[in-house]
Amino acid sequence: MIPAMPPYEPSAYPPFAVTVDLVVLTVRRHALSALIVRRGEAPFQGRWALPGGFVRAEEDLAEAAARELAEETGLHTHGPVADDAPAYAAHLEQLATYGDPKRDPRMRVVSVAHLVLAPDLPAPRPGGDVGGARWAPVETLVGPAADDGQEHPPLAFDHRRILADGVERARSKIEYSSLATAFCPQEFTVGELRRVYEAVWGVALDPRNFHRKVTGTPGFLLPTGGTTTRQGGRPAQLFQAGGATLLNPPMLRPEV
Amino acid sequence: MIPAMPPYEPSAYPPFAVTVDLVVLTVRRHALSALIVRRGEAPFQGRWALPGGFVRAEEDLAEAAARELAEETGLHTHGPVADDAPAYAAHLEQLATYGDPKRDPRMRVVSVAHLVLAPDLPAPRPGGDVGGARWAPVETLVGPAADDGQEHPPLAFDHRRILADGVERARSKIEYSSLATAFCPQEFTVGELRRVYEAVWGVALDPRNFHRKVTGTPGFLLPTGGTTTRQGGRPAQLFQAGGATLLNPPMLRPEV
DNA sequence: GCAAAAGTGTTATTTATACACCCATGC
DNA sequence: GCATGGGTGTATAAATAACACTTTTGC
Repeated sequence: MIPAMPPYEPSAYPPFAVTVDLVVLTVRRHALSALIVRRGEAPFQGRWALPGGFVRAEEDLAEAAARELAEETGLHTHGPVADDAPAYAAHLEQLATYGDPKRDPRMRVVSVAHLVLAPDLPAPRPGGDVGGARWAPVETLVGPAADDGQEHPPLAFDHRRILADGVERARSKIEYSSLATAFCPQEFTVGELRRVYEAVWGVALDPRNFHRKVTGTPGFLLPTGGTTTRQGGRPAQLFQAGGATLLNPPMLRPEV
Repeated sequence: MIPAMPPYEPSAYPPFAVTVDLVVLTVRRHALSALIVRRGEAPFQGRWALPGGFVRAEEDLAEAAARELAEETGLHTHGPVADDAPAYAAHLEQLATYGDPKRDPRMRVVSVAHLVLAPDLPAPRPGGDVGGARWAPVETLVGPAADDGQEHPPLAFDHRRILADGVERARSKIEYSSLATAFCPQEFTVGELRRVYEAVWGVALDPRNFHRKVTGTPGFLLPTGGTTTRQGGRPAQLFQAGGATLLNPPMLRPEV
């Protein structure tokens, strides 16, 4: 990019650093879990945080998010970004931007948070400069139990708030979209999909009505022809995500 | 803010400028309309654009958005920001962030777009350095008719895309929240609220079923006791927005 | 009286809910 | 056989959609 025009008056634009932070969610052992990494450097050295990093000079925001995701987990994405989806592909979307002047003690940093929904993975593959990575059930990080500090000390920066916003987005978005399938392997059963909803919402759903609902929504599920007994019991049909992204009518989340 | 810690390694964080852009929507003469301003300086000098400006050094993002809104329109906000609501108060929320490396020809600018929903105002009050401001029906800016350039030349930067995202957000959000009342004056009738839905969605709604629905949703509307005949016909009860923000069950947008 | 907008009643249709019940496998 | 999860049927309740009809104003 050649600046053909004179640059802006410098006093008009205080310099910011821009980062991307990632809320990476999956369902593990019936619990909605988030990926956290241990910080290797100040500030908040040694504390758990969301994965993320600085946006590079010539990089789009979604690009930066996908790069950080790949660097820190080995995950690739479909969704708004690329479509060279390999074995494990995850959904990525922008979540929100956090810019409190004091959110980073060192300098003015604006963080563009992204939400990633991923299937249950073999194991987190920490890479680069992070000192460790793990999946933690979100209740231990944002719920009331997160305050007693039993499982984890509070997340660095404003990451608890960002995580809470990401969890809320995921919980509401699976109501009216087919995004819950992003938590499933490529082929899955109706029961497995139901257990995703139950884990994300923290409720119990009627298996019979759920089955009718999802199989009756056009474009939601595509039968692959195969069956499996990996959950025990009678063999279940295997499905993959159909093309539809919006569910109409939506899945109804039971009242509290 | 005193940097007690040594600053980050400069090579790690390329400097960005951060701006806020505003999608300010209202309903005027049965049409969903957006506020646009004429740019007084390069780049895109003389072209129409969304109102906005640089975020200051010690300013939060929502704060910057509220400031720009007040500067360029005289509007104040309730919602996530302050609550010193004067005569005309508008709803403000963050929309999304746009950071394509080439979106501004001069330098790397990340824009945090905000969505503002305002009641029909007396007149736009352009202030500061803008060369003019007006309300334009959104179809003339983002619809298929926007391409023939009859009404307006294309908006500056990526503002057409930002506006389209804001319109889409408003259209879907009035389905499941009470936000449509932000388009109404403080006191309004059921018919006026229905015409807001009709304008935003571009559909016709059954006045009888609409009336039952909104008056039957607890917390949506609060009767003020007064009546008005300003729309003609039989006097209509006046309401103000009730406390509820989420509508359950939602308003149903008729299929295309 | 007449037009216009507000508001109520009624009915058919669709959708959600809560179950009873049968099916096909592993052990 | 029996436990386990998969899947179908059905009755009831609730929400939606369509529209006839009455009410209260301005002119």
